[in-house]
Amino acid sequence: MTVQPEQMTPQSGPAGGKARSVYLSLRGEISSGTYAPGATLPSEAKLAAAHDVSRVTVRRALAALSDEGLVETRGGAGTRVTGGTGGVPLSADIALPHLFQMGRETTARLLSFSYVAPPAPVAAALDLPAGARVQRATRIRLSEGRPFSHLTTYVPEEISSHYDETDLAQSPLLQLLERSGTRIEAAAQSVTATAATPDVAEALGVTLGAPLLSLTRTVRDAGGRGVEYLSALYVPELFRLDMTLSRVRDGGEGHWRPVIGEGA
Amino acid sequence: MTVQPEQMTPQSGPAGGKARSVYLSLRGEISSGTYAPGATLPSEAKLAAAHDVSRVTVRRALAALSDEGLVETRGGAGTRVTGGTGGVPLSADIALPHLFQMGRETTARLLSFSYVAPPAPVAAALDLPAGARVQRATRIRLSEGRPFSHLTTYVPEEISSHYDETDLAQSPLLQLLERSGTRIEAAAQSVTATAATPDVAEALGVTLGAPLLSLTRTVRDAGGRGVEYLSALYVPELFRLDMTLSRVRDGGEGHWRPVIGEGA
DNA sequence: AAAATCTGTCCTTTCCATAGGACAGGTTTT
DNA sequence: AAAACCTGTCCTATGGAAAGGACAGATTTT
Repeated sequence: MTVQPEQMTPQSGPAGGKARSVYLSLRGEISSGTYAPGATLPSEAKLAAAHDVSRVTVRRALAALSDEGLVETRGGAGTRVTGGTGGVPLSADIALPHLFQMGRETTARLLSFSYVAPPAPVAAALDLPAGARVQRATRIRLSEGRPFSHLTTYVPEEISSHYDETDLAQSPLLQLLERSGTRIEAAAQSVTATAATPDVAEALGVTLGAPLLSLTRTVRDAGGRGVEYLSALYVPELFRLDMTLSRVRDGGEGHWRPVIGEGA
Repeated sequence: MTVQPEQMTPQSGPAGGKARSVYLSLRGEISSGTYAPGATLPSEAKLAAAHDVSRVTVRRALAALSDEGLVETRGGAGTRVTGGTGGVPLSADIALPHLFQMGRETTARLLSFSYVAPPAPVAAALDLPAGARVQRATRIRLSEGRPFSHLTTYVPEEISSHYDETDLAQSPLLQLLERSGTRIEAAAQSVTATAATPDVAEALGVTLGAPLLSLTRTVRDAGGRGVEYLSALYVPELFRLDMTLSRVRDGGEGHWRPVIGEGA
């Protein structure tokens, strides 16, 4: 018999209601270090009293945590926090957002590929005239077999004609664009968080409404024309965006300057 | 009678179950531009059929969207997407993450202030010896009266002795540290997403489990010693992290270089 | 004016989350 | 060995979420 590495489901948890409340509360206290690895949680009865819920509800929350491997509960004795928080997430430096050659394998899978009328935000970001069409491709990136990122790219039709579906499944989009003569110059990124919609949740293997790191990027060429609009969603348990800053003293409040080299 | 600006509750929505599914699905299609502002949504019957739920459930989802001001439903006619998505979020450039002088007022409120034993992650990040104590302060930042950020800072006890509780309520922490002689040099940031725990959800006026942008920063002085550990949570509807990048061609895959000046 | 379509409302029924309690059996402490 | 404590399991009862259907009234289209 072969021992399989535990396939952990990130961000499962109860759907809603009090069980979710207790679950989130405990998960927060574990990851913030209030309950250190190895420590024993309060008994189910005490947790029930503390959160003002029934023991059934506490057990649901604990079961969810146990499923994710965050805690280990031994019958008779208490419930203990396991050591590993579940593997170190991929960490992308801000300067190299799409190179993951940190010893870890990432593969891509093309989910959909079509030419459509651009949604309003995309048309606005790329300065597209009314009636223009774009190529839309949705891809999933996997690390160690687990999907950690959901990418949707929009490229104006004229530019996208230099490559096809099979190219896209293999090479990064920017590489394809540069190979076909587009001189990529600048990009504007915006980072936020969003809740997983049903389609994304299914594709990423995540609970409905689970928090995701959201990154939208508009890429422009030397002429200032928009060549790519990217909407990326990352599973936070598996992906971080890192950056190193150095302080600039300028008399007043001071500000930060990003450091270019390797992040960590 | 005075017209009040609509105070919008971000990320309310049904707690769990199918109503939440429909709610998230529609909200995604609205913000992604599939349903443009002014357009009429499919009828409740059609939405029920499309999502394979009952009309009651669809109505729950629509009611939530209507509460947030995303849609407007006129009896007899359909439900239309309203124009304003609800105000432009604060946008912080990565180089100036804590200056929000973009014409908008932000105020702070001190929630808690105490000296505690550092949680394991904090002790590790700041290289604290066992038994060391830190000052922990939790603050809320508000923009236009709405809380948009939840900050918890940890500062080693020796360093924190140069200022007190009232200083903290007024000035940014880094300024206080610099004023007292600490030479701040570098910082490492990590950005992800998290779900709102009960305490944070209440402080920010957000639903339990709502997605939040999470930023953790470790600040070091010239000697490489950790002087501050910051854990910041932002409401995504009210806050974005922006950055401008310029492309560097280096023969191979190419990478990005952050631009220092103003972001947008 | 008539027909089609849509929202607003009310109804009953089913299913699941939760509360609250009881008891067996394992584990730790005394 | 005994006592205290804990988890595992089973029970009943209740409330809310959801399904599914029906009808009134408003709006739009024909």
